Amino acid sequence: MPARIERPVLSVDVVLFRITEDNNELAALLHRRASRPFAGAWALPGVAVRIDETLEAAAKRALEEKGQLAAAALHLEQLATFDAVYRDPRGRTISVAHIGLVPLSAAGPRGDVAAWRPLSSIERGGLPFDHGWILETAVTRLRGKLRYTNIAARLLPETFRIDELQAVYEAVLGRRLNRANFRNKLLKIGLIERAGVLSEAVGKRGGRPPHLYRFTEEEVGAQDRDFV
Amino acid sequence: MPARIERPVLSVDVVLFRITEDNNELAALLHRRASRPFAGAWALPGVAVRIDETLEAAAKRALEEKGQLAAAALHLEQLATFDAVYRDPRGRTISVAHIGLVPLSAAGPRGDVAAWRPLSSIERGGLPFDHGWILETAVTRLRGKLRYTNIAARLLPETFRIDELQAVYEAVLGRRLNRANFRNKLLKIGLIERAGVLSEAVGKRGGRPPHLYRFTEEEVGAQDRDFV
DNA sequence: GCAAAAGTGTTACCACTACACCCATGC
DNA sequence: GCATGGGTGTAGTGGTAACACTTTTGC
Repeated sequence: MPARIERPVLSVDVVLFRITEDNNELAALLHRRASRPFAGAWALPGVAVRIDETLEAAAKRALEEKGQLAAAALHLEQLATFDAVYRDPRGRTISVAHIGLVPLSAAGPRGDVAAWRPLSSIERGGLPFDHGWILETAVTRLRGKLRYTNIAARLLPETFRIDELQAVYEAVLGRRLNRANFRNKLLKIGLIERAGVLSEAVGKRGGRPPHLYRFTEEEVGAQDRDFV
Repeated sequence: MPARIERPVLSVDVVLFRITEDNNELAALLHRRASRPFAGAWALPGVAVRIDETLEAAAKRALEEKGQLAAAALHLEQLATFDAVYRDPRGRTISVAHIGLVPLSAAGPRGDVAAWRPLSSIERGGLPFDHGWILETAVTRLRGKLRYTNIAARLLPETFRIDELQAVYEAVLGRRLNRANFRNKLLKIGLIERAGVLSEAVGKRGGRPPHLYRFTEEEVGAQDRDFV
């Protein structure tokens, strides 16, 4: 056995995204820190990785323990690993940041130690550690992947109206899209397809009843070209 | 002080790429492992991260200690973090893989414990640990970034002939490109510019002497659109 | 002049944009 | 009918791909 050498601690942090129901903005899950350092501050959920768990398992544990929500089924992917030497005042900690996505329909966090916060309301500089930078990196990545993958599927229920889908794209990209071209392109390249049925008399807002659509591919990332 | 808990060890592995001079293929640096496990096998250079060094510093150390070459100035970027629980038989080790690029002109590895190996000659399944998978991921990432960044600059000297640049693109992408359209597009979008002087009587191969070109942007990643 | 390689121009095609128009429903 | 929102078609524009052509050198 070699002598034990002091090594960095490895942790995971998760940026969990959702679309706000009302104003169609992007929101992230923050939790209120219970202990030092930065006790009381709102931060990204994170935990130290155990010796026998994968990063994805650790990320889901962070969401359950710190984010107070059931994380079993949600979409998680690696973002990047943050390694600044002094990013954690407790000692050397390297963090593998993850992006998570939950559909509108999913249940929110229990209690009040965790909450959805619209991105516009989050002061990046006010987040502890390097979490402001992690959040910024996550938004940039999500925005990029929206343009060439079907990742938006993970922010919506199984079937959806096409205007909901467009709202997701507009919320993430932060700009308006042309309604006609949006639907034409996504249908032509086969990213989405009709789910067959017309939406029944639920949530009528007047006007012609919309079709329902679904994403054609099950897996995220099979695509290769620009959608928007 | 809390009780010490058994945690994963954190390491870095580096996929260092170069273009082969002769046949214009992509090559990676492998080193011959000196100790168990997999003693004698060719593997990616990697080291365990020290408590006071960044990942990039660890990656450069890996290239110097295992790859036997001076790594101070080269281009390094993070690829992804590999976390399979049994990827290392010695015990739980999570590895942050990096991609490195060196220009054609750079010095090769010293000695014979490290060598450039053309990708076509590397049997992915023959690499130890999950290095075959890491290598595959690295090639895919490099191929992707070539299409929307100026990362090719890191595989070439400061100034270069345009046919050299096209050879780099073809080597990485693994397909032939149209000569006329290649030059027209890269010049029109301003990715490269003339370096002013004609190449003097060096390496004449007959025909009209070529201009020299350079990349316009210094930083990698400032670009946003498809080049090829 | 001829060969060879660099560099330029031309044309057809396709994708994207903007916008007008049609369709189906509630009232 | 009229308002409302879903759904479709079209013309203009600009980028891409294929390829022919011109330019500049060595011999």
